[in-house]
Amino acid sequence: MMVQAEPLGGADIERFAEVLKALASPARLRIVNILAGGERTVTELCEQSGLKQSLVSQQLKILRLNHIVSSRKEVPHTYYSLKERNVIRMLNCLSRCEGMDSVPDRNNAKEA
Amino acid sequence: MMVQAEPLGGADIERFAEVLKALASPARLRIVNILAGGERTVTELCEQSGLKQSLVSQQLKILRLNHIVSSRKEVPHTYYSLKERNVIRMLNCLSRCEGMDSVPDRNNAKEA
DNA sequence: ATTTATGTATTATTATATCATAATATCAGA
DNA sequence: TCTGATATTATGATATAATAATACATAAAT
Repeated sequence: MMVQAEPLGGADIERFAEVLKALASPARLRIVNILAGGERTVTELCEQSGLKQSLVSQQLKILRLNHIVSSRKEVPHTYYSLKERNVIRMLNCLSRCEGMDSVPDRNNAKEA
Repeated sequence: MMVQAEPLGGADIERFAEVLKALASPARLRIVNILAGGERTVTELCEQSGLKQSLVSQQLKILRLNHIVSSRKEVPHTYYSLKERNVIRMLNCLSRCEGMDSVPDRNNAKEA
């Protein structure tokens, strides 16, 4: 894959930051990770993530507003699924980065 | 590229979220975007980004702690550069996603 | 040798946003 | 009406963002 000079050159950086922010939470990443395995109901997401129902719904809303997931209502359930496979690819890409292993030390600014 | 089922299956989700969060800010994205064009001094980053020096330094620290950029001191400047090209690839990947165009409407939860 | 200027980093501060929990609302079906 | 599934709202604790002010280090000028 070609690495561009300024990947966000013309893009709307604010929008970009919003999408990244929508993914940048352990709770939402957990949900996305589960949804990568296929469609799930809210209840299933709660069970498999260990997160509370209320929190899951809130996070799903954020993911929905950012077009990361889509929902389909089939009473009595709402099924959620990933809307954008590129998100998965992006996460795969990031997971291949170095430095993904060590946690930043908030008290040590000296490292390169 | 193969799309995995659970891309973050074994990964440290907390760490993942931290890296994403480190990127998920307009200021830091701007900086990363400029650095994608090559090494820059703090002053250059200030000029090219339009951000204040103090803010740039703060954001660079965050990027540094998350191993996204590295620095090299050559008096009287500190040169910063991207440490991890995969980050660029990741952003390219995300930029190809649909839904990157429309801004989420915080008052409308109804959309799919 | 002291001062001055330059480049960068740090700290303090305030406004705003986010996180997680709890409580409550909605809504369709039994 | 009662229940199950999901969504919304309220709330308090914590985190983040941006600005301003200041500190620090080195080099040049005096």
